[in-house]
Amino acid sequence: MSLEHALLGLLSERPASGYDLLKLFDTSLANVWHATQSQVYSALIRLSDTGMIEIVAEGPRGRKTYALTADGLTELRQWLTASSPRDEVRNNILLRAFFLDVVDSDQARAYFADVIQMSNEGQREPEEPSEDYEEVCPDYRSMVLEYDRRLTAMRRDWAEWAGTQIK
Amino acid sequence: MSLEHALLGLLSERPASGYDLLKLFDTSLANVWHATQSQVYSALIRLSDTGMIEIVAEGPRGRKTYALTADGLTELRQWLTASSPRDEVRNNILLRAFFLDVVDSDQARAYFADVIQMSNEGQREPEEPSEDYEEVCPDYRSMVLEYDRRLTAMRRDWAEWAGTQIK
DNA sequence: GTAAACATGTAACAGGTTACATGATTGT
DNA sequence: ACAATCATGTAACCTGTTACATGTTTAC
Repeated sequence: MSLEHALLGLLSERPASGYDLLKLFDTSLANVWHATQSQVYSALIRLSDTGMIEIVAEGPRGRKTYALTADGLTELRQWLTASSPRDEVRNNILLRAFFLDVVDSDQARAYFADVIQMSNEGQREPEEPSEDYEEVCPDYRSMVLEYDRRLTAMRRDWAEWAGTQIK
Repeated sequence: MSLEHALLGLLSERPASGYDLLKLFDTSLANVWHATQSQVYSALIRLSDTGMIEIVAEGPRGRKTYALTADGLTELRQWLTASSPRDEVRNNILLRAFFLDVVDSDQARAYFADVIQMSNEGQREPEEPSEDYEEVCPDYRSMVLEYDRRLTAMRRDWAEWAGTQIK
């Protein structure tokens, strides 16, 4: 249940509403984990029902601010340490590349060009840590950004190499 | 519907049964796309119902050999060329790394050690192309293997670097 | 006043996982 | 005879997507 753990993780930093959390998925976690609006709101209700989080404030327009509970923090720590992560392989880009021999060389080359373009565009500006963000000594957020930079570069180089291999 | 397209792709190479296809997901596509037994068999029925594939032979133990139809090949080509692939971000490894500040430094270091170990283990032997495999000029299969090698190396280097950043 | 942003909720459907269920064939 | 492998099918459940539905507040 990674989506729920992602929510617990985000709330471990500070309390937030569903709306806030949704924005965090599109910014901080944009290259890490995806979630839809529908998913976030229903997960918050579930997490609230099981006591992992609680409503700590209500604001205008029905806004509900949630905070992590002690149980929620325990669960988050458990998830982070309990088992080794496994790489869930479902790579759309590679899947297509795998079957490129059913199209002609020009179309295959065009495909790798698309991958290169995607890699060049996809590079987001590293966000400055916000003022109210308390700097923790080992900066795991920037380690994730660094992974992203390396992945993007790797993918671009690979697609360039692959493009030249055709014919 | 990438799962169904993966099946069309595999069948474009040669006819196969559900059982055969399942093994291909665990070998050729092990680092590309994951599928369960349950999924494969029901997808084959759907694809057969919509005329993308057809039963070309029946063997012992109820074995059914499926082959791609002309419509199926058209659909496969369509999928490969129609739209740019988008990177679907759901990276379990990164998600955990992102929240490592809720555990202590030793546990965080252990996490990166796990990632390194996983990367070292995960490296599968590149399979020799089988005898009856007709060599196509640009070898897209080996391009996918190359991507994998680069990804594994990148991830190992990143985890090593990240581990040293702690404290 | 009105558009943009804020803010939530739910229903229908598609895709994926786990577990159960069954049986035939091959090799030793 | 027995185990391993071959071979398929289905039901319950969980996760994720798309679309609909509603209303408030802020800024211009």
